[in-house]
Amino acid sequence: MELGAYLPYLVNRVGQRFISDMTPVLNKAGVDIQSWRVLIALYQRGGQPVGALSDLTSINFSTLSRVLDRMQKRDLVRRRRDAHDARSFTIELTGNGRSVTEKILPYAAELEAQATGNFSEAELATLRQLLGKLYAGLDGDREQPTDDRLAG
Amino acid sequence: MELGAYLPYLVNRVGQRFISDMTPVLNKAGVDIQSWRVLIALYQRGGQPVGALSDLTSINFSTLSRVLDRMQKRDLVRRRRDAHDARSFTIELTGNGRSVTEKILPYAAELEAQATGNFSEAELATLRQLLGKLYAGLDGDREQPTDDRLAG
DNA sequence: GACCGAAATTTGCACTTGCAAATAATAATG
DNA sequence: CATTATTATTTGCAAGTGCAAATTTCGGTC
Repeated sequence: MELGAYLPYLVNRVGQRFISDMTPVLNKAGVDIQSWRVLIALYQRGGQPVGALSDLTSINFSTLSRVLDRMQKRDLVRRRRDAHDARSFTIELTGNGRSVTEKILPYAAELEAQATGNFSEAELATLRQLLGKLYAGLDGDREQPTDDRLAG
Repeated sequence: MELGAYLPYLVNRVGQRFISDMTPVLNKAGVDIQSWRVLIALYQRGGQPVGALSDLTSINFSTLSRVLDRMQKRDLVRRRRDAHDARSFTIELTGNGRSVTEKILPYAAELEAQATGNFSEAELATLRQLLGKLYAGLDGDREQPTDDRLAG
């Protein structure tokens, strides 16, 4: 197996680069990377319960709970009790959260445009499609067989 | 901008899924995800100074310094002073590090195979190529190796 | 051959993270 | 209705993380 052909390696590398390129912009807006993920998700998909938001953002749900604490303190989101199930909260953007998101979005779009400047439209579409297909192939709920060969 | 078309979103999602699918295997071997990245990098590319290893693994260099502490304690790697530059260390796998890597590798390969089970060989090659191209398009000023050997 | 800036790595510190247990509300069963 | 299982979210805790400053060594200059 070659390192440069190993998908988790290729994916992690690009993901980290996205983060480090985005960080200065986010810092200026007083937002961290996790909060940014929550902001876009809510901006695009509207209010969500914490669990759904955890799936959407790929942030561990207990981590997310604390990310939401920070965001609430900075007046980016609000927790609203679900009318029909008092265990559940709907997380929604505040006006300030929406406005901060809209300030950052152009930079995010520009970064993506820059990164894909040498891509044709067809290549870009292919990349998106294949990343979607890859995600679908990685079904997280699958039961793993018990195997003790690694213990020790 | 649609969430499902936003590359950092698509990439992060897949990356997190790789991590959570790999975690049980790594736990059984007593290795965390960062150590695993270091293990594969060293296994494939041989001994490296910390800085180069940081570039290879996309792990922040001060974080990496402490990842190496853990790995050294678990007898996975060794720090060897560079003979010609006493500021620098060469990080290399121990025998145990190599053997642990070789135990994990088949599972990593199987996970990748599983995830890409519905991919044709051509699609797989395309995905790898496009991820490489994407990485190249992202701003790498800080990470670009300053190579003075050619400067004369 | 002492001085100065740059490079490789580590460390201080405050904050973030994930697991597992705890809490709180709902649903299902007898 | 109690009782028990189930779901949604939070929290205790121990460990991991990144920034910026510190440390050690190198290379060049005077």
